[in-house]
Amino acid sequence: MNEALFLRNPEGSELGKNIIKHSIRLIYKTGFEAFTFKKLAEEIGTTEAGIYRYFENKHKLLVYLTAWYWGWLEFQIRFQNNNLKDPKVKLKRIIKILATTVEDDKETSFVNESLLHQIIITEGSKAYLTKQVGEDNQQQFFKPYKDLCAVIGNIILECSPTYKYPKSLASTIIEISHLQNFFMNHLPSLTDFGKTKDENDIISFLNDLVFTSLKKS
Amino acid sequence: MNEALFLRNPEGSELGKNIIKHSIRLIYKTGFEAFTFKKLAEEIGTTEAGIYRYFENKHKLLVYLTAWYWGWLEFQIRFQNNNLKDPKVKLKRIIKILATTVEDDKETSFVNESLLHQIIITEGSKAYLTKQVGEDNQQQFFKPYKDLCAVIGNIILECSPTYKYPKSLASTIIEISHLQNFFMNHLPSLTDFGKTKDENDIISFLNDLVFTSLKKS
DNA sequence: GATATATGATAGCTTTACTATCATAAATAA
DNA sequence: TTATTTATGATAGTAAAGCTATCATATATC
Repeated sequence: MNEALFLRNPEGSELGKNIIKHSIRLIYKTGFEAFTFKKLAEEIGTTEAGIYRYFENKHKLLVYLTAWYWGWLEFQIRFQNNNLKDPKVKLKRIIKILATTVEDDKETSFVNESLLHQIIITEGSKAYLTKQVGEDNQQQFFKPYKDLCAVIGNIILECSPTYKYPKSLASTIIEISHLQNFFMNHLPSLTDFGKTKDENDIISFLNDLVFTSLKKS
Repeated sequence: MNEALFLRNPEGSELGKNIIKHSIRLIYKTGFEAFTFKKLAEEIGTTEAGIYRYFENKHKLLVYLTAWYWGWLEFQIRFQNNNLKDPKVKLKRIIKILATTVEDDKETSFVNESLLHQIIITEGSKAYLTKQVGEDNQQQFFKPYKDLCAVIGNIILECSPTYKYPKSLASTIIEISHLQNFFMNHLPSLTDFGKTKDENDIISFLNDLVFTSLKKS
């Protein structure tokens, strides 16, 4: 994890892990705009100043959470694609992983991946849709996201070596899987899944979009 | 324009038009997070309380600006597609309009559409990625966006009457045209256009994505 | 036993977000 | 024309958000 994202490593202490754990619950509950370090401190039973010893501000905390998520997801993808040879099967599985509600991973007691996944859907893009995106990017804050994109882009190229837009298609798959999920649940008329509210429909849509594009080229 | 978005109609007075005009400049300059009614008041030469007579808070103002933009864009699309028959040509032109930097429309002196377009790219999704999206949606705040989506969805169906995901593809085209633009300029490794930084590449990518999908079905 | 380190407790400061009141100028209605 | 509504300006004030600083204490480490 990028050291510039925190002042003190939250994984290295009980208080730190509590900050991560409860920030996920609280951001999920209140949304990022209404989330404050004061409320978080009250929930944990510590003080505002205590939180500030770990994170400079709530933006850095959000970037930390998104970076953690993308790192974890890349690991999941590598793990689940471990023994697969066919790049098309791999890509299909990636789409499924991206578009499916995550189950809580008991390995990491202080992170509820299921809630974190929901946060990424609603708040994830706010980590980079800012005026400081340039500086944040220079400090490599978005490296886990870029790495995941590169992994997916390379599998796209394996599927179709002549396809001209592997990176853009990779970032599109990631973003659209989340956006269609958000629309399906909150602005259903922007999707074709408003009636069913079924994640499998999003998977079908993405598979159709991706594999017709790759078949052609 | 939805009356519930404002307390007093900004189009009906000089001060109101100044609020729109300068809020676009200021949000463009500082980003939405750092934008405050106090700074806006100073820029206009009025008082904070003066702004609050028009807009309840900055979230409502952002939603107003996005609604204005989508309404304006739908008009542009209808106008530019006016005499066209072939739905494929129409869809192609829509993609071009969505992905191309807007020129300032001299008809509307108090709105700089070019700056507004940039704001929509960076801040547009923050209008709906909130906890209050349900209530805002009930009040029809996102109707212009949905209407535009429906227009595009119908043209998609004209192109390919059996295609199963016209609405999702429509919202995907809109969102991806903006997102790829943002990535191209700020996180270029997430795209295949980092070197050229050319909007025409985004248009090519979207055309490829859309028309291979529609050709197949 | 001395010392470094993490946390808790408290205080305080600036800015943001908003509300209220009163005076005045301009538009409109009687 | 005068009366009155209406929009704006000027000023004040409050609660919460977003920090920073200081000191005491408990705990680990040397």
